[in-house]
Amino acid sequence: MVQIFDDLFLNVYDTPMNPTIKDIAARAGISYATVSRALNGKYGVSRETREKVKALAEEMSYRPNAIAQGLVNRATMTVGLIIPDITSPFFPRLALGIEETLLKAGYNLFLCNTSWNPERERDYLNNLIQKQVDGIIISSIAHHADDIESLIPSDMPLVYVSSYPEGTEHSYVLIDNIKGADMAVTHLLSRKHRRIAFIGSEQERHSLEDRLSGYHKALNRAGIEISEDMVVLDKFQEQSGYKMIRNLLGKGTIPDGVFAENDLIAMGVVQGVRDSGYRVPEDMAVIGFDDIPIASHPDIQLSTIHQPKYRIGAYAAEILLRQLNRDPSERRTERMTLQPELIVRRST
Amino acid sequence: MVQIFDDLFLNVYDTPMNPTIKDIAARAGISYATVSRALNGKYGVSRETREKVKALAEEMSYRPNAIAQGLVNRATMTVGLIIPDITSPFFPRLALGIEETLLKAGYNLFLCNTSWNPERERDYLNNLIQKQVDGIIISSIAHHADDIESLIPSDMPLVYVSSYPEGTEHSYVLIDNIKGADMAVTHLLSRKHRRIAFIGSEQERHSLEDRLSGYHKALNRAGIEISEDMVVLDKFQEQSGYKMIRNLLGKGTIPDGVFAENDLIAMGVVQGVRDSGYRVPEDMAVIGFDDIPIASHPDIQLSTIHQPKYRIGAYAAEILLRQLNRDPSERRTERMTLQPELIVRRST
DNA sequence: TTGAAAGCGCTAACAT
DNA sequence: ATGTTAGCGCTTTCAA
Repeated sequence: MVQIFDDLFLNVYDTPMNPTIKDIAARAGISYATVSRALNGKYGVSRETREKVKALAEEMSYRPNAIAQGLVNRATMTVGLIIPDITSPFFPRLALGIEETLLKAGYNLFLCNTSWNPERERDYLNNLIQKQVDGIIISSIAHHADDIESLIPSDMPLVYVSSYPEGTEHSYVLIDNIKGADMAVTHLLSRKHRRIAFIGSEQERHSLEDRLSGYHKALNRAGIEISEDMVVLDKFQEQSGYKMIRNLLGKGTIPDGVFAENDLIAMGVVQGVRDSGYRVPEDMAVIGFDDIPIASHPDIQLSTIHQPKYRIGAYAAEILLRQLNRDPSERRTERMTLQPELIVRRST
Repeated sequence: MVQIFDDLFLNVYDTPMNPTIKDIAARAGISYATVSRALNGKYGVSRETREKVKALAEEMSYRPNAIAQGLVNRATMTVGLIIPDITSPFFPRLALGIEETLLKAGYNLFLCNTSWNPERERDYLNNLIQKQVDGIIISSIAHHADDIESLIPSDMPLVYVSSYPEGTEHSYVLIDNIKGADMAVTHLLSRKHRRIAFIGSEQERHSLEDRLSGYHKALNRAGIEISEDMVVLDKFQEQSGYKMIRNLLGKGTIPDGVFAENDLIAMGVVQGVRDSGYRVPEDMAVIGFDDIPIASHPDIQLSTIHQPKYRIGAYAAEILLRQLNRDPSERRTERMTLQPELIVRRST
């Protein structure tokens, strides 16, 4: 009776919109455990059954519920990536290297953008953990390891990329910032500039500190005394180089060379210098850091320190994949420091 | 005995690394159902119990397993976003508008980058569905709606952003490409240019088609016959504008104005024109589309059609949120076409 | 106010 | 080769 009644509204073999293995099992007339085995290529299923199940799955356009799989497998095949700025010319290239490397290994990426907001960094971290990602790659803006690692379960694979917090025991991949800065400033010195300013953001990242110490190192080596008013750090992002150099020049501090923390700031500096009536590079040479794509544009031609962004990301992903494939007990910290490259263009 | 033995190694009330509601319940001496109720602010829990549970959860740094919640709630509070190019100056700004809007509403973003690869677009789509996202926003490179909508369950909220495939019934948000192109070409005409070329990629996106028809429209209105060799479409991305204009000029086709599909191509065109010995804008005016940040740089000064990228993203997210809040039956298609804005700079 | 129990979709151990 | 069952962590009836 019930059977007949049901048939009035719904074909017994009708395909639900989002079929589960139970629906397939019902149509195949077998148990749903067998369907699971057949679909996952496990042993102990006859060729005949396996093919029938696969055909049915195809026909019903079955897609496994990854959330349910994640719950039982205790693995989501998903990695979280946290970066400070998705609109910058720098981080998305890191992200691309990471994404493509993970994709090849069958992992997916949860990409999170904090817009340089430490609170959002913490929120996203919590979120990724709740979402049960298998590992995390982060270009953190936290200063101390504790700031963020206290949020992260100790068995969660974690790799820092492009910067890392003070005191961490975890893996990281980044450029040799000290050496890069040293190269930049040494290049300025080789061009006979002596009064060299450092202009940077006020993000207290390790990368900034290192670039500053590379700056000091190069000047020390040349026996040049460092004057504190030659170091300008400000909160602004992006076009801030303009304001900072204008400010500096306005105060009567006239450098003959500027090393900027990154290319975006350097481009602002170049404009500020020009708008103040000086010539680049004749009166003031300017060098940046990163080698973003626009730096090589014929009308920009910014000298800079090159970072292999895609590769940095790819390496970070490879390290994470290695952690993912190991038992928690035998995971080792892996740290890579890549060599920077001096690119001389028209601004120096 | 067993109790005592256990105590040698593990306090009975020890906190596991990733505690569950059961662990909290054990320590509180209540059932885990009550813990769930307490934590989720449901009615029917005494103030006392609720506070005890919350304190315990805090102390044990409990974080709900979102995967398990997703399974039972049939909602993941996660939205998928698919864009073709994460390294472009355009899409990340869309993504930012989307991300921040969704974040305010408590949703998370799964950001996927296809690198203009249709196969990866399909793969990611399948993936997002398996991951049980609650909705999808996509800047699709598919030409026909069927190409991708056949993959998507019909009850899945879907919003196209910045481009949409032929024949879709779904919502979208984009700039008025026809009008924008019309404005660009009309601007060129107002500068007394008559031989106006169109240079674009070969991505068969609706946005390209519309920009082409805007180009035709403006020329028709001016009574100018369109010569097919003035329309150049090529496969290359980014710096391709350079090759395309050099090719065109090499064949002896000398336009006096160029409308490029986007700013990146336009910048390549400007270089190509200059390297061929012509002046911009005197011999050849060039206008782009998008108004990417670098277009306004003092050394670039590219005329273009402005798109409010962040807002386009934000609107798309708002539409999706509205769908998410409605029953499937009462979801209506919402389509927004934003007005473009002509930005005249030095290249025209 | 609280507990017991079912079930979300799936995998895997244990039976048969 | 296949079926039965437990259980992943959680929410939500239904009882008490």
